[in-house]
Amino acid sequence: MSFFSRKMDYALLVLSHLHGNPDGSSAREISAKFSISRPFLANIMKTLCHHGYLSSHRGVHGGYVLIRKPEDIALADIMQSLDEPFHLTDCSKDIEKQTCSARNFCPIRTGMSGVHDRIRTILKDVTLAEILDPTIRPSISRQFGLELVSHGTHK
Amino acid sequence: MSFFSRKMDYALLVLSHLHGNPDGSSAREISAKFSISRPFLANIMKTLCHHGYLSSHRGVHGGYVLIRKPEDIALADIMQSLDEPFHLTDCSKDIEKQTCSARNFCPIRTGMSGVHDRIRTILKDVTLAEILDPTIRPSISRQFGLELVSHGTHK
DNA sequence: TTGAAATGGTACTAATTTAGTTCTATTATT
DNA sequence: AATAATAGAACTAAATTAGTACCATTTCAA
Ligand code: FES
Ligand code: FES
Repeated sequence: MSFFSRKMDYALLVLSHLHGNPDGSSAREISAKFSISRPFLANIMKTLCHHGYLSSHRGVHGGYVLIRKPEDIALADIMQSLDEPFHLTDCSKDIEKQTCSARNFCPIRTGMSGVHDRIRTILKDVTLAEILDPTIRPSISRQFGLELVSHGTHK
Repeated sequence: MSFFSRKMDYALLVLSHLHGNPDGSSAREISAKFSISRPFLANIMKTLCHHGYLSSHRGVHGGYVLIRKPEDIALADIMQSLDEPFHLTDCSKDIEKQTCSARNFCPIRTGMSGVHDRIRTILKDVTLAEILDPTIRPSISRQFGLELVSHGTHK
């Protein structure tokens, strides 16, 4: 399975398309452009609207408009709105409920938590703005609260 | 769904346990210790053996022994052996096959590829050794081929 | 005022993947 | 000979994801 669900992927296409069309667009248009099932995409757009990414307008010339700034939309946000918050393992859910049978002697608990944080940092840091224009990358220097100096091998 | 499958999670427990038991251990012991279904765990251990992580010994006092160094086992390796290689979206598989209908005008293709690389870098960089002892972290400075200087907020 | 095109909301079904089981064979020890 | 282990393959069940369907409501325009 993929890391991002199709809903997630389609949502990014929707948000990208709407960013390029400030006057808005309908589910019909977007599903046609990207060859995505219309009812499925419509459901996703309902959800995005519900979570405050889009405003909607009904009727013959209705549709959706992007109302949040791309730089304020992190991948982690979309993920949480559409599917569920990111977590590394089943156990990381269990740990909060303290039901994991291994929790008191788990040899990988701390280490995994570090990996979890590193991936989550990326998801919280990368925004729609960066997806649309990867040359921006405001994120990398914030990623660990560290200063970065290029070595030159990094083109 | 979780980022790591249960197979992946259990495999890490197995590898960790075997690292702490250089004389080896059986599926029965490990399944009992962590309260994991024995036949399921046995399948996972067969796979790990098959992929060269473990050596096996049949018979009454048989079992498995870890034969690869923890610092040579990256998360990405285990993932590939047990499930499939990491990929961000369904589309990233399609792109290789060039079947994605949006591939020629996709607004997120380049940006997503960047995110893909950043996550994959973590998975290739974090090893079992780091999972077992998170204070090691040889990885972070290699992560982007960059020099890192702490700001002080990073404890 | 009627019809078409849009969203709103909910429930349902189908497809796929993951998780787990079962069975039989083989090997090694006691 | 009995027992405890791995080897390998096939199978089943549970859960998740992907996608449909239905009906209601709103808006616009002919
Ligand atoms: S597997 Fe649950 S705490 Fe580690
Ligand atoms: S969704 Fe396939 S190339 Fe972007």
